[in-house]
Amino acid sequence: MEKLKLIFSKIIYPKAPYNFDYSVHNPSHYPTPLVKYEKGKLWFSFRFGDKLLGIKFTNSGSINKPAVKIQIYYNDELSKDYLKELLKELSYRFQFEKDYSEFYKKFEKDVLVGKVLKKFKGMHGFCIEGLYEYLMIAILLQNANIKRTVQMTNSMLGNYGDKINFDGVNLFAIWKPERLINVPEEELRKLKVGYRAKSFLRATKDFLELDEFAMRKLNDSELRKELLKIYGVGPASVDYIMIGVFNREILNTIPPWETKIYSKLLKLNTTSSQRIMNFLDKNYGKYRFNIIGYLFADISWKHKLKRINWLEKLLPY
DNA sequence: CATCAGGGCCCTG
DNA sequence: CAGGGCCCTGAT
Repeated sequence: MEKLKLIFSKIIYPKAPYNFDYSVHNPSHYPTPLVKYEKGKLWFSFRFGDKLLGIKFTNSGSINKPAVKIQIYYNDELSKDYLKELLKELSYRFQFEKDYSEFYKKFEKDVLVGKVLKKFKGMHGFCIEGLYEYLMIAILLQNANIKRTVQMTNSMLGNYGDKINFDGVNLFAIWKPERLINVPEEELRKLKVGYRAKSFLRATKDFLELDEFAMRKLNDSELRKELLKIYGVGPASVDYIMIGVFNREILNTIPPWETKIYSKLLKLNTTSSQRIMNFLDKNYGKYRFNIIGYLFADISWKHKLKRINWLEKLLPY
């Protein structure tokens, strides 16, 4: 295990309103040892430009006067240029600069969602993972329930992940693609990941041919096309990757189990994906993606703090 | 105890 | 485009 020391510290000021906790933690994500969250604090492993860092965020402001202390841990010095690029990348992944004011102004008084928007005002989208990490996670999620996903994740990390220690916390990082590419498929299969063994290897191989940063410049349909070329990425994963890794605000279909949630929250008496979509389109237009995001955040946080009975059957943990 | 649906993707027909 | 196969969990 690598013990990292504090190398750099800086306070940054996200675009207000910014709610720290809602913008760095999503209770609907399955638990992994890649990240640790406590109210007002976030620790995570971060591979950037071939260096594996430990990063800690501390909330140092308020929703209307936001400030985040960023501390970087590493085992060596970091150049000015590297740190500059790193901060830029963190700003991208955590949407520090994103302005949601128009959205709030428009729907704050909405009968159905106004209350939720007020409660979650200042929630920015975020995705800690880069394309490679997210690809691996997408494969871990496919055809599996949470329990199985967690078990597969831990055995993969235990065997190929990198362990770091900083600020008193132990975390893993997803293995480097170059590390996994040479592992025989049979060895992976012993970890009870099933046919995913092949997907990990082929997706890794495909990834090594890609330029994630160039892909950010593609439009939605070009990007989708490129992502679908990656072995193991299909219509379900591609949406999550586009939303997470590439910050695209898309909402094409609603998975069957989620339709049950939204029909309830939006007081609709239908669970038809198409009808819910039409309703969202008509009432919220281009903001329908954000509306769903806020509604989903609301029930996820409620569920985290106090189990919701009717949700228990839908959310597996 | 044994079946078998379900979940997301690839591949074949 | 439809449908079988992959792999395991959990419901029947």
